[in-house]
Amino acid sequence: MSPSTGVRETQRRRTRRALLDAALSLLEERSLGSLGLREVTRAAGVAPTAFYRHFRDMGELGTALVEEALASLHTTVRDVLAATGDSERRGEAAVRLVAELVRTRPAHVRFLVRERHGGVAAVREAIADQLDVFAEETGAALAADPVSAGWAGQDVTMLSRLLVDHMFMTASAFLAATLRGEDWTAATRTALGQLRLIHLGRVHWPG
Amino acid sequence: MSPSTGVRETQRRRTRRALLDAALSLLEERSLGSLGLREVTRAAGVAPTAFYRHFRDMGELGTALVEEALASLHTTVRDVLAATGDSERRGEAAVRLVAELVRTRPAHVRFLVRERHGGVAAVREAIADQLDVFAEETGAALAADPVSAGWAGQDVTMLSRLLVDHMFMTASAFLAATLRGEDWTAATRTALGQLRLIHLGRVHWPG
DNA sequence: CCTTTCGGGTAACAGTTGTTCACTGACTAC
DNA sequence: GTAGTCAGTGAACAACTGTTACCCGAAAGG
Repeated sequence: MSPSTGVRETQRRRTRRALLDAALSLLEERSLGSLGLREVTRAAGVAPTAFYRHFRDMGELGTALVEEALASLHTTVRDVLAATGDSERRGEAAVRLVAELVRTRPAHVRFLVRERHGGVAAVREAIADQLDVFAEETGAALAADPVSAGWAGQDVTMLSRLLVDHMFMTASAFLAATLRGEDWTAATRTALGQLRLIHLGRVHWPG
Repeated sequence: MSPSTGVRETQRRRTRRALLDAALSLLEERSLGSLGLREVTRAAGVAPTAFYRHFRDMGELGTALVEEALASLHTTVRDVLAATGDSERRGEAAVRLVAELVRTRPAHVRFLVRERHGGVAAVREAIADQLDVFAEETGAALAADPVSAGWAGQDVTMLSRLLVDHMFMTASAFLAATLRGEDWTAATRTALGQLRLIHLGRVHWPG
C-alpha cells in the first residue's frame, strides 16, 4: 500500500530530498557526469553509504531528477496547449509560462538543458523519451487547430519538434541572460518574435 | 617566426594531436568535465606529465577543441552565406553542408553540441562567443537580402539566432539518427521543412 | 663541437574516489 | 511486548586522481 505517512517513511523521504537537492545545487555549474557520490552525500549531510539506500548509482539519481523536472514541464506544456485564443496569444502564453518555470525552478531547467545532450546516456535517453511525448501531444493539439487543415502528418510533427526545441532555446536564453545580469526583456522579445515568425510560416504553409 | 618544419616541432605537434584525438574519442560517450588528465594521456600513449607541456588543464584542452571544431563550422557557415540563389536553395545548401560536416567530423560536432551547455564554463563561453560571431555574420548576410528590406535590426538578429540554433538542432538530429541506426532521410526532410517554414514566415513578415 | 633548449618519462606525494561489511537503534507489525 | 525490518553510520579497502621535482636524450643554435 506504500503508506504516505509513518515516521520512517517521512525520514526516508527527507534524506532522499536532501540528496536530490544537494545534487541539484552542485549541478548549477557542473555536469552530472563529473559529480561524485561522496561529494553529493557530503553536501547533503549524510554518510556516503546512505546513498545506496536510495539510488544504485549517479545515473539513477539523474533519471530521478529528470522525472522531477519534467513533471513541472509537463504541466507547463499542458497549460500552453490548453490555452484558448489565436496562435499569437498562445505564443505569448508559452513564453510567459517558460519564463515562470525558469524563474521558479532554475536549477531543474538548467539541469534539463545541460543534460539533454550531456554525458550520461541513461539521462539523455530519459529526457529524449519525454520530449518525444511532448512533441506528440503538441502535434495532436496542432492537428486539431483549423489552421492545420490539410496538413500532412509528417509536417505536423516537423512543426511540433521545432516548437519543442524552441522551448528549450528560450529557456536556455533566459538562463544565459540571468547569468550575465541582464533582465529578460530582450530574450522575451526575441522568443516572441521567433514564435511569431514560425506562426506566419504556418499560416502560409501550402496545405 | 614559429617554424613549421623542424624535427622537434613536428614531434611536439604529433603528441598534441594524439592528446586531442584521445580526448575526442573518449568524449564520444562522456562529457569534458568527467574526463581525467591521466585518462587522456593513457589513451594518447604518453606520460601524464607530458600533458602539461601542451595544456594547463582540461579546460584549456577543451577550448583548443572548440577552436578546431568551430574552424570547420566557420567555413561551412561562410559557404552557406555565400551560396547564391533563392532562400529555398540556400536552405537546402545549409542542410547539405551540415550533413557533410556531421559525416566527416562527427566527434567534433558531438563535442560542440554536448559542451555548448556543458559543465565547463570556459568551454561554454568559448562556444557562445563564436556562435555570437556566426549570428552576426548571418545577420549581415540576411540584411543584404532584398527580402529583409525594411526590417528592424533586432528582428534581423532575432532571425539569425533562430537559424544558428536551428543549425545545431539539425546537427544534433543527424547524430541521434546515426545512434539509432536510422538513415538521414527523415531528419533531412524535417530540417528542410523547418527551414522552409521559417522562410515563409520571413517572406510574410510585416517589414 | 659544445652548450642550451625542451619535449617527454619516472617516481613519488597526499588526497579522493566507489564499494564492502558489520553494526546500531528507532520504527513497524503482529 | 516482542521480534523483525531497515534507514543511516563508521571503518576499511584498493584504485585512481592531479601535481610536483627531477632526470634523460636528442634537437637546435652559435
